[in-house]
Amino acid sequence: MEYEHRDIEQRWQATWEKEGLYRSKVDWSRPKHYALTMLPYPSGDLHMGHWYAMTPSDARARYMRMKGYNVLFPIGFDAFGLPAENAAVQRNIHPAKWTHENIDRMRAQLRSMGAMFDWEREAVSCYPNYYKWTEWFFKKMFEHDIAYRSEAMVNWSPTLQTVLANEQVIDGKDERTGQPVEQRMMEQWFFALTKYADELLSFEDIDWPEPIKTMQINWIGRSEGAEVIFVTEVGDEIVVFTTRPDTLWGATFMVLAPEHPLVDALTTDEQRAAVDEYRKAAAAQSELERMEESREKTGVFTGGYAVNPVNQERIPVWIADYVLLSYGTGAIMAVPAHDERDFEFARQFGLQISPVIQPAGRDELVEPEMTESYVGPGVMVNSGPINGVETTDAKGRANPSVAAAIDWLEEQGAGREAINYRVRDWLISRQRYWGSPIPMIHRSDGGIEAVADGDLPVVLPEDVEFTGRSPLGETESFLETTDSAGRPARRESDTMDTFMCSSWYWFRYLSPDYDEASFDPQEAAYWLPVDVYTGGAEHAVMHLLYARFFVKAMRDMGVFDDTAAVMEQHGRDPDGLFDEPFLLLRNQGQVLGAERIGDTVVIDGDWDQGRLIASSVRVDPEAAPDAGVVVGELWRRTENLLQVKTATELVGVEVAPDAAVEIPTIPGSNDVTQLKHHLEIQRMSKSKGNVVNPDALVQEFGADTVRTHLMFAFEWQKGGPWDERGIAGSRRFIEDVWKLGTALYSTEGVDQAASLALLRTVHQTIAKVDEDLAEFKWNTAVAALMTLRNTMQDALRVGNVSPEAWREAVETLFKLLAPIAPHIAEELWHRLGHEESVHVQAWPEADPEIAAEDVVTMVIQVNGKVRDRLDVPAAISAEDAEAAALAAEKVQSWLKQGEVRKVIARPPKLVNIVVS
RNA sequence: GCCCGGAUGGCGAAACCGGUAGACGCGGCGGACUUAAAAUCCGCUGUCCCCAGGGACGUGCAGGUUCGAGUCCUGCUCCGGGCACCA
Repeated sequence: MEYEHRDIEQRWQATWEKEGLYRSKVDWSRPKHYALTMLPYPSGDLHMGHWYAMTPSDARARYMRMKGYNVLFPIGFDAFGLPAENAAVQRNIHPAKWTHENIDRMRAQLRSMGAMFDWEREAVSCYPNYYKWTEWFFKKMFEHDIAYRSEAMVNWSPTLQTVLANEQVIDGKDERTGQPVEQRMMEQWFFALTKYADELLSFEDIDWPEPIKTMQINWIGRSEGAEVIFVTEVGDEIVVFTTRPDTLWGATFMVLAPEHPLVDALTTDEQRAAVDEYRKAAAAQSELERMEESREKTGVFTGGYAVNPVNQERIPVWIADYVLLSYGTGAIMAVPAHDERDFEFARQFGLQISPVIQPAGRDELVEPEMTESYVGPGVMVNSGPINGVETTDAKGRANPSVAAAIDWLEEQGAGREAINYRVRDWLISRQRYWGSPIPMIHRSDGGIEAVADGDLPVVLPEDVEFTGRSPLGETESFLETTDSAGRPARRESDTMDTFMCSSWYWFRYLSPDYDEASFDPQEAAYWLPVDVYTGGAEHAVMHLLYARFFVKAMRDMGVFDDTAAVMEQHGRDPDGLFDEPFLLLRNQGQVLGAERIGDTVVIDGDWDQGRLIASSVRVDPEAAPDAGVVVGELWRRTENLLQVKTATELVGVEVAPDAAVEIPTIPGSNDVTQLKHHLEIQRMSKSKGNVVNPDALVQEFGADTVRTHLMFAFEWQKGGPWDERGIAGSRRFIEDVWKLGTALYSTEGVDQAASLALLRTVHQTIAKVDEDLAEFKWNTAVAALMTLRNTMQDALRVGNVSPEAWREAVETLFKLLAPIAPHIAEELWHRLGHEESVHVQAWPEADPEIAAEDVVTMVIQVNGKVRDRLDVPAAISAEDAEAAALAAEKVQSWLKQGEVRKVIARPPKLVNIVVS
């Protein structure tokens, strides 16, 4: 009987749908499990990344279901965003139409996965019944002073014609298009994310990957120190944040950001021209240009002075672009003796350097001899009240000198302990069309008010023109409105960052049609919080940070109060359940395209029968075309064979054993194997156009095979380049399962031992697969199933196990395979005569007694080296093991080499005999 | 510069608490079947030495702890990622 994946998969998908197998309902009598996979953006087609992310999530959800949990595994679409608007501009398709068409196509593709999505809970963020609540959340935030409007320096993307959040700008470029952004002063809507900075730093009750936690911690960037007030000679106060208040006595000048508001007042007439010029130059530079510049310090003296509050010294105030307005207070006290940047600046402009730390175990610092700042530990000197206090490498109050300085400053009223964060409030306005409108009204008297609840949602007007700029600001019929008092007013024309929509979508899944609130407390009380969340790590400081912030804000705004009440009715303690959205997070890696171009290599050597025998291989990206016998791109390497693509042909090169290999980026002696790394580095670069289309693979091999292969071929958290040859092995496995499931099993003389041996493997496999699926180790789970396949094939060939044992093996195989390859498991399960779905069966339990080996291979080592192996009973005693080892034939000659000093017996696996 | 993660065959990868390194698969080689090829089946496949029995070496590098180290400790190298004139 042939395995026809197309027929089987389509048939079962239709049946499951018809029977509502994956509908999930609240059932307080059963334990719940909310499994969530990151919702896709409807970009047009499902790609390999979606499959790689979602099919293991689905397998995990199915596994949990078979383990007895009532599982919710929903899906939806993050449907607002720029690509839809770009399509409108480029191809004259309305964003709504483009989006809906893509969603339709992707729904079909998602169904082809055979995932247990509960489609009745689907939520789509661009539907009015969804974004009504996105707007409602904004309004709620506004009422609670979490949303506010403010003028600030923001990132403006000329390419996208909108502002962007800090999280969406990487190295001065927009993270999606890679185009540079500019800094502009603009009035925009913000969410007060920084209010939650400290709480966001704690990951105490959640199980998240270390790298994600670190990224969020880095991004939030908490620094402990003090705020110190300096007074200028014209009487203004300059507030400075410093992590080293202990070095205040060494502060010999101040530096303000060029844009700092006090610069004007400070600047003297003599310096005004120079200051204005510097400020103009700084303003003209983009963030990107500032970063690309060499780190040579530039700056201008304002002519003004301030007083150092600790010693009343008069110190000059400069401006320089190494001080950023966006960090801290935009002003610093400069301590050149103990800060690298300040030191450089002082040397550049001949400013005073006053050491205040006596380095531990070193000579006294003498200013003219210093060639660099001293940042190590020591003892405070020339520092008045804190003289003699020890200073260490510790941060904040943990450093005795810092603690002493803070105490003294607070006593004197010259400063106070302070904490500064790198993270900024979340800028959520976007000057774009295809997003959720901001439900605010600008009154004619200059005030701002929210749209009344009854008028939500503010619906996006459909009949607008797309030119590349947001049409909302030019659509009078949209803008014209009245305020709550009935006076003429204007609507806010900006829309919200689409990350806003995805910051609460898993709540909407609970009740996508619910009309009275953003979610139904009856559903939420049962399902919340999300137990397992899976998706890409690229969202570390965007979606995953925003989502945490959002839930904490929702909690504080009382959004969960009704839910908590329902929980209590059912005897569930709501305490702490609304602090974090996702209890456990796992990230998959990325599947990369296979094709890539390697670096240029220069090869010298001699030709031998059409092949070049290389005497030297050198990696040199800038080599001239005639630099060697062969010069070209490194294309492939297998052992010492290279393929090099020159301008005209693909040349085979054999690298001689004594050939010189030179790879500039890898110092020391190189060899051929290191060229491998070189190829991989190239491969990892984000090159376009190497997309593997999952639809074609599903057509050819079937969803079950694609699912299995994606789970088997990579370490899931790591990912890697796609190798199309490997999938054959997974297909073979699926076909072998088919053959095992459809084979006519006949016995020729049942062998009790063979039956027990088969069942032993079966139960070992249960234990292994169970453990691996629990821990997201798909590849070893599949490997264990393949091992079971091998054992069963042998048993089938010999035909000597009992029909009962065979039946148990086959049924167990199908159940264990069901989460991974749901269609074939279901088909074969039914062919065994079962009426009920395999997916509602109880997960098999491993019987440790059946799984236990009775005979074990015991390793016998002499001085730690394996010298013999013996088959021994698993229950062997230490004495017997030792005796057997000493008597083992192959160890005798080794024992003669000295006296037996010691025998370490670890029965039944190992005995080590120490001889000397 | 600071902070995370990593490095194991030709390739993707396994390895519980320190106890047989390389499970499982891909690829390769040899064989069977076939007119032939594909598919399928069987065997071999870390490197080196050896007629064989067997031996030596081997988890990025250098040390250390231990009867025993891929695993623990110290110091490095390289790769990937995050943050970065961050005060």
